[in-house]
Amino acid sequence: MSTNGDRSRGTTIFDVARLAGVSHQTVSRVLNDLPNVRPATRERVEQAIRQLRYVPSQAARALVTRRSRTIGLVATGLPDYGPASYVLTVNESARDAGYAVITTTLADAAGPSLRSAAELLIRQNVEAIVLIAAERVALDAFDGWELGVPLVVVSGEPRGRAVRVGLDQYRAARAAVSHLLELGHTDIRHVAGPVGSIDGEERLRGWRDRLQESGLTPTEALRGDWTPASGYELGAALAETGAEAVFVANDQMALGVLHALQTAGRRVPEDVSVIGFDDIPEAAHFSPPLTTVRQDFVAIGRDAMAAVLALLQDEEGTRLPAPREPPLIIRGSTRAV
Amino acid sequence: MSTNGDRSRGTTIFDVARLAGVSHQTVSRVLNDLPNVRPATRERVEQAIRQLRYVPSQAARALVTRRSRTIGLVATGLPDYGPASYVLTVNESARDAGYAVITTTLADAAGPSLRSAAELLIRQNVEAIVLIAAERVALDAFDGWELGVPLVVVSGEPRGRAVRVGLDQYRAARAAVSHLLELGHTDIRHVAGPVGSIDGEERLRGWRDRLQESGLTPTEALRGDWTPASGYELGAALAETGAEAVFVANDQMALGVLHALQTAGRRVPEDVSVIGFDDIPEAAHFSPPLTTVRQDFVAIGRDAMAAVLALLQDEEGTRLPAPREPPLIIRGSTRAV
DNA sequence: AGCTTCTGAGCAGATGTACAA
DNA sequence: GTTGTACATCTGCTCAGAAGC
Repeated sequence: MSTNGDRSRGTTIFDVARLAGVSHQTVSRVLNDLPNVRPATRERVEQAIRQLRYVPSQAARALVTRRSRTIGLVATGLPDYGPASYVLTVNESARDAGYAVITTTLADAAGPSLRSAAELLIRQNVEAIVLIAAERVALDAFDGWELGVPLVVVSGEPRGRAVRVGLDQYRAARAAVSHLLELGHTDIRHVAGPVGSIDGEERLRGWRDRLQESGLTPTEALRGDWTPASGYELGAALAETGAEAVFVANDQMALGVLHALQTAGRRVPEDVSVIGFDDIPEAAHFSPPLTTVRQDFVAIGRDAMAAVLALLQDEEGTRLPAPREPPLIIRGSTRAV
Repeated sequence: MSTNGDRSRGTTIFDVARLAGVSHQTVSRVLNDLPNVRPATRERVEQAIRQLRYVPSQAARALVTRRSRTIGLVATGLPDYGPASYVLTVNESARDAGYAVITTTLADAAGPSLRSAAELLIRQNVEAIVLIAAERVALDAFDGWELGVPLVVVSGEPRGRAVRVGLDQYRAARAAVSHLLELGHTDIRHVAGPVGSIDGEERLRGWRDRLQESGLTPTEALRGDWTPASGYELGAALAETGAEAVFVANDQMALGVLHALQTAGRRVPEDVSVIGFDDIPEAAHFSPPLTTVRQDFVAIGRDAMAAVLALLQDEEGTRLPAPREPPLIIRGSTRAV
C-alpha cells in the first residue's frame, strides 16, 4: 500500500503465517487441505491469504514435491478442425484432472523441430507428453527416444511402441469404400492425403485393400495436401477422366473436389458420388451436403488424457481405451447407380 | 543402469560437475552461456551433460530467478479456424522468444470459468497472460481485476483498459457493406453473430452505421451462433423474405446461408449477393466462391506476442501495434445489380 | 494419549565473494 | 589480469519429527 504500488511479487507463506499468527507449516496445511487444523485457525489463515492476495509459488512447490502438475502437448496440423479439437479437449480434460498444459504447436512437423519442442517441454519438467501426430516423421522423431516421461500418441495407426489412442483410420476408410461399393460403384477413385501423413496413408491403404478384396483394381491415388485448394485441382483432373465415385481423404479436400466437379459441369451425386472424411461442421452444408466418415475428436481427446492419467498412476500395465468405431454419415453427395 | 531402470529424475548440477571434474558453479556458467569458461572446460561440461542426459530443473531455476519463462494463454472459441490460428501463432511466437505457453481453452466463456482459468495460470506463475476474447463477458471478467501480471487482449473492440491487439471489426464491417453498396444494392441484410460476441456486435454496428450513413434503413439483423447450421436456418428465412444482398458475420454461417438460398431456388450471385467475413481456407471453394473480408490471424497473433514482450521489458509506455486493415477478397458470391 | 501447532532440514539451482592457479 | 574454484546464502515450499496444550 505504499506509493510504490504492489510489491506483491514477494508475498510468501511466511507473510501469511505472520499475519494469521501461526507458523508457516499451518498455512501449508490449510493450503493443501490437510487435516488437523482447527476450523477457527483455518479461517484465520484463509482470511490472511485473501487479504494478502497470496498466491503460492508453483516453482517452490514443484521443487520439493518433484511434481510440476503440468503435462506437455505437442500438436501439429493446427489450425485445422481436427487437431484444434484435440487441443481443446485434451486441455479441458487435463484441467479437470488438475493439470496445467504446456502446448507447443508446430506448423511444420519436421523431426528436428519436433524434438526441440519436446525438449522444451522436458525442460519445463512436464510429467507426461501427449503427441498429436499427423505425420509419420513425427512418430519417427520420437521412436526409440527415451523421454523420461510417459508418452501418449494420438494417431491413426496402431504401430509403434508408445501408448496410442485414436480412430482406426484403416477400418474407417474401408467402411467408406464399402458404402460406395454397396451403392453399386465399381470405378472408385481416391483423393489421398500427402505422402508421409499417417492418417492419409492408412486411409489410402484401406481404400486399396477394400477394392482388391472385391476383385477391383485400384487406380493410382491422387495426392492432395488436405487443403480445399488441392482438392480443387485434383477434382478438375477427376472430372476430365470421368470418375463416377470418389473417396476423398478429408472433408476440406472434398469441398474442393465438389467445386471442381461442378465447375466442369458434372453433377454430384447424379454423375458422381463423393464421400469425405472427418465430418467437420461445415460438411452438412456443402452443395450437396457431404456424405462422410465421422471422427469423434472429443472422445479421442478424452481418451488421450485418460491414458495419461493411467500412466501417471500405475506406471505399467494399464488397460487402454480401444480404438473407436467410425460412424458413417450419409448425406447427399453419394447415390446408388 | 541398474536393474532398477533409470533414476534420471535426480541428476543434478552437482552430478554433472563431479563427472566433468569442475564445480557446480562452472556448470552453471556453461548452462547460462556466461563468459570466463575456458573452451576446453566448456566442452568437458557439455560432454558430461550429454552423457548424463542432464536436464536443469526449471522449478529450481524459476524459484531463484523469479522468472518462470512461461506465459499463459486463455482461448475461447476453439476449435474454430480463427481462434485456432491465434493459438498456433501466439505459441510459435512465444517459443521463438524463449517462452513456454500454458494454454487454457474454454468451451464456454462464462465469467466464473474464465476467472478460474486465469487463476490457474497465475498459480502456475505465468509472467503474462494473453486473452483471446470472443465474448464480451470474457472482457468483463477481467475488467478491473488486478491480475498482478501484464494482460494482452486479442479482441475486435478497442474498448477497455488492457493492452489490446486485433483487427478493427467495426471498420472491416463497414468495408464489407460499402462493397455491397457500390454494387448497387440497397436492401442489405445482416446475419449477425450471437449476442454478447464482441466481434459480432462490432460487425453489426458497422453494418448498421454504414447503411444509415447512406440514408438507408437497416432491417432487424438475424442472429446466428457462428455455425453453418445456424446460417442455414437464417438463410431459409432470408430466402422467404426475398433478400437481394446479405452481409454474413462469418464465413461458416455464410456457407449455411448459401446452402439455404440454393435449396430455396435462389441463385447466388444472380439473385442475391452474399459477403462473408474471415476468409477461412474453405471460402474460396464454396459454391460460388465466397466474397469476404480477410482477417490476418497470423499477423494479429504475432502482434499479441510482441505486445507481451514489450510489456515484459519496459513495463509501461510501450508503443502498441496499430489495428490492422481488413482487405476485401472479392470472389464470386457478389455481383452488381 | 490426541489433536494441534511449531521447528528445522532439505529440494536444485542462482548469485556473490574470497581466493587459488 | 585472466580463469576457475570453493563457500555461503538465498529462493518458497513440503515434509518429518518434536513440542505444546
